Amino acid sequence: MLTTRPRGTNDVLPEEAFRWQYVEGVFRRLCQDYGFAEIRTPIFEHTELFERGVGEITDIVAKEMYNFFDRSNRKLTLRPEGTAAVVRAYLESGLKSGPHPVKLYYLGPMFRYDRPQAGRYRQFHQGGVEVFGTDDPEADTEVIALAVDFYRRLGLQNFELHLNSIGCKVCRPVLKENLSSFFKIRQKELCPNCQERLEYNPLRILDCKEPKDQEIAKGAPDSLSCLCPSCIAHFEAVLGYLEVLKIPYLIDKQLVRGLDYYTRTTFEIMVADTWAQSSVGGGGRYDDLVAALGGPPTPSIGFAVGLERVLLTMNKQNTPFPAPKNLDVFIVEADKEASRAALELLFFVRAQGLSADKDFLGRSLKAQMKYAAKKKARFVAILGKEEINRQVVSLKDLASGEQKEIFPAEIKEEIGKYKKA
RNA sequence: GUGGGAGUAGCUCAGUUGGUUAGAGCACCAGAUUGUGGCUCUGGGGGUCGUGGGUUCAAGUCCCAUCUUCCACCCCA
Repeated sequence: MLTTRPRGTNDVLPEEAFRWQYVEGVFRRLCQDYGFAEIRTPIFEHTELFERGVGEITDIVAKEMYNFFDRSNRKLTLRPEGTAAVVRAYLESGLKSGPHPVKLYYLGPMFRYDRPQAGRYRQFHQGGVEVFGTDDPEADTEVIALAVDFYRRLGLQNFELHLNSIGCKVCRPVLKENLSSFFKIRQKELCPNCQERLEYNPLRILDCKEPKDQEIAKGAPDSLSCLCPSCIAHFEAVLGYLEVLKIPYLIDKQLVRGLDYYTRTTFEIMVADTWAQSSVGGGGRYDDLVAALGGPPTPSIGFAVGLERVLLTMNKQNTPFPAPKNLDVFIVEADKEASRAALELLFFVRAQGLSADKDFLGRSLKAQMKYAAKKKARFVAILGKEEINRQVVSLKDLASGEQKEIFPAEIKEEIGKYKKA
């Protein structure tokens, strides 16, 4: 093989592409229904944006970014996530001066240099939403409800909404301080990874999967107990609204999330019984990120869904997809004399809004019929000397096998009967 | 970055203790007398056995390296 695709990337072949279109369509429709407008940002950005936005000590920045220099020696990075770029665009454009809150959604490829495995690829796709300019708990609920609605609309089974609050810049330092003093006592018992985590982000020890560390962490001060009064009020308000909307949730004190910019509400949607990557989407509030990137203080919240993981889960759960739209009619030329008329007929029916195709290999009538059936055409319109002499076409319904002669002008009406049914 | 499984036709795989021109099913193409698909039958095309080295008279088969893939860890979508 002369070329193969780069590691961790995938070709989406026609059969699968149909499923992608469906899932993307559901996501777009959902966002529109919730009052979000699409934003499209570049696929690469200045490296610094992610270093400062996502956080230098995160794994994403430390070891997973696709960095490169362009011909003018600019340091650039293929985007590893969506939020930083959307914040950048929001600040760079007039959006920041427009009516608030600003509600945006995006859909597209992201890149992380990771070892590929089930549900994890170097080029993967996310759909996401961001709400800028409000710290109202209703905005949190809005974003969480949108996330849950997405999985519901797709018909996903057994997903759980995990919720936590990790505090704001007032109470998070308190939590971090409490956690590090708690873990320092038993520092030597922690796994090597967590001993490092203790240095830069003790929060992460909470979701370590080492059984020993989990045992130790059981008695740790949890994030909720350290929240300041306003963060408690915020969190309780979010929970209250979720109850109003009858959205079931699980409070998950272990839920920390890997990106540095999160504050207060964090949430993740998990699907049980799939594979190691049970998270199909997640998000949270990031009240300090806009300011950290040079903008005015702008409380904000967002969410992102991993489309590969959703598709994988749907396939695993045998979630029904709508039937692909097949070809309405396939034009068959019964003999060479009919070729000009067949070509005219092909474009005539297309102009009437029907999907239509014909053979381009000069094959026998029989082979054309076979090809039409394989292409899953619903009807076949046969045109030969006999039809041309009488100014008609033979229209055959491939599902029932019935065939009748009609005038070309009647094709649309004839096929329309079936389309309605 | 770490660990384990796997790479033979487009797909799923077989290939005996190394031994002639590497097979099957499905898929693809064509035919089964006059202008008609799905079923059946017949025939055909298609493989540098992932790639590169090595051992041997001889390698799909043994050894090494490398790439890719699958699964897990770290982490995340």
